[in-house]
Amino acid sequence: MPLPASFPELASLDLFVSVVELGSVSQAAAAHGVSQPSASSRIKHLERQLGMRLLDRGPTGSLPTDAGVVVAGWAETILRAAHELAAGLSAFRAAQVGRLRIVASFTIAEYLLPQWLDRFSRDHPRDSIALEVANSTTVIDRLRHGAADLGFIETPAELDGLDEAIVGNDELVTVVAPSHPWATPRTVPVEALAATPLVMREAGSGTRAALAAALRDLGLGEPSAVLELGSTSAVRAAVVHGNSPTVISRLAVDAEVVAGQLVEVDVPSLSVARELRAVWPTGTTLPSLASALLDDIG
Amino acid sequence: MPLPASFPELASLDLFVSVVELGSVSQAAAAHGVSQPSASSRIKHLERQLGMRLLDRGPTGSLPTDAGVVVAGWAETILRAAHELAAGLSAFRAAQVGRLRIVASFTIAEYLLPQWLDRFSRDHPRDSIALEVANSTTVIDRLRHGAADLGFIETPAELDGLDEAIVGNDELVTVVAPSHPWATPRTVPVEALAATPLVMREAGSGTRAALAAALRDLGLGEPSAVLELGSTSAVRAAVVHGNSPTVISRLAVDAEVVAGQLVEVDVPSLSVARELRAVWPTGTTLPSLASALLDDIG
DNA sequence: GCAAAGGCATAGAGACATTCTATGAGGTGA
DNA sequence: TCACCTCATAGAATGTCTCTATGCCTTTGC
Repeated sequence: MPLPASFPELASLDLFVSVVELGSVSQAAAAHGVSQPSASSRIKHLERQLGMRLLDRGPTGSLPTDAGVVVAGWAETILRAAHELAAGLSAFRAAQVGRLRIVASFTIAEYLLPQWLDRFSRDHPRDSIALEVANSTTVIDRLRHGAADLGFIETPAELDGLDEAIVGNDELVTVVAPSHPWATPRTVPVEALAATPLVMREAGSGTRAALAAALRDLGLGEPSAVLELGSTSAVRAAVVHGNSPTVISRLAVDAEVVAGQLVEVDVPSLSVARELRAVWPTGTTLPSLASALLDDIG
Repeated sequence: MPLPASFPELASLDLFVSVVELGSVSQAAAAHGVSQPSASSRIKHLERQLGMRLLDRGPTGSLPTDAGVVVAGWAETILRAAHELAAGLSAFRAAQVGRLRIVASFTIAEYLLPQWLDRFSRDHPRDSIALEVANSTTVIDRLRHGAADLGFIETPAELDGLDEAIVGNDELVTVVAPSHPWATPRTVPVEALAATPLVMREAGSGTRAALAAALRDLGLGEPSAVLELGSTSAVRAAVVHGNSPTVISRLAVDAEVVAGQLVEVDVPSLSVARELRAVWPTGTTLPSLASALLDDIG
């Protein structure tokens, strides 16, 4: 579902929030490196777009109206997410010059690293981080070959020659759309789950392998797929708008569950928990930046 | 802290996410109502801005690269927040034609209503909602005079003639910047808190009144202000970048605390909890849309 | 009182970006 | 092999956004 065509630009919201924080259009303009008239006109444009006055302008500065305060609050949520993307990107881009080379699995890179890096980059503004995203096998491979300093994985694997530290937890949960029959009892026997075709990632994904292993341990067969999709987003969207369950990382659907777009279904006796761990080569002293990052996370 | 100057536009991220979801640039272009070359050029521009290839283009469509999958995940977080703003705005704007008139206090309108409304508008796409933001007294006043159908407040008040339902909880918490002396023990006696000048909202705000009442109950004096600011955002920013504590709604600082920008400090024997409640006029049947919204929330 | 300083709005010109239509090239499937 | 779908390119027109220069207003300090 695309955003409305007249949705305000990120830059305008950013500018407006700065006006609210700094108390004047001029100062906000300076903070953003644009001229005062330009800022003034952009704020006016924003007010026209939203159809409401956001600022009370006076000779001593500008204060937000009631509506302005509320809109600024909403805008800050967007900007917070934007800063996380920027933090992740700068790590991505620093691939060549990074002083701390991180390699992380998809789930961690998508849902946890941006927050960690955003925070870390505030504490260490001069240090660049390089980020590579890969599957667990590749993560371990990179560390063993000295191509990365610090790795993050979510699967327990053979870790010869690597030290590790647990930095969080994740588990697979079963979710359905609110209209799905399972949504009302909010519980379903594992046999029924195993017998129901699911929306899934393609074969080979870690999530799918973990589910298959758990079902096998219970003496049940392979899960079958009603739909195989190549990205977590796609799976999520298919479950929200469709009529099939999926089994997916809790991290990936937390926001949707809180917002009520998805319902988590309890499946007694099916438990697929994974510890999220940082790993690094044994023997080498962990670079000081890496220690600092781990301290930050913990 | 403004966003980097070259940060991608919201519209481009939106378009890119659509490409990932729909599997082709052409289809995404159609979904956004622009021509295919325009979409193609915007995606290319996005790739140049980010300095990485996001899509593998082929004659059968386009699939995201590894980097593309990760960036799409980050972008979705931003877009989710943007949709919430859009939902709040459309309620704001519908002031004249709304079929369900809501009046809510600041905190609830800022931090909870957008999620509720975003979800509600998906379930009831044809129904418009009007939203007014006001303090608790005004909320009650509007309901008594029939100027609104449903209200949300966070203070227990005299509610003669109004029915109510509890829809959530909030409490005041004490927070400081990570560099503040209180951040390390993470606890401070209430006497020390009462004796320390705080960053505060202006006199008259509900938060400030609740804190003053709690301290009075403990036989302590009025809290003093090192800085008085007119919006929650401003208070938050002052605490993050300054050296003074504040006592503030947990809802308002949850994201900062999780991200490590702020540290929550335990203050034994100081507890200021508030129930968030929906209120509506007694006797009148609650409009069906209002019931539906309350069901959604619960 | 009066000047100085800071704040915001307006006007006009110029640079820049973005859009569209039309077209071409490449691969897939019937 | 033909029809269809994919995406990329070219060129022109449109529009938007920026900047500098200026004016008016209020508050502050002498």
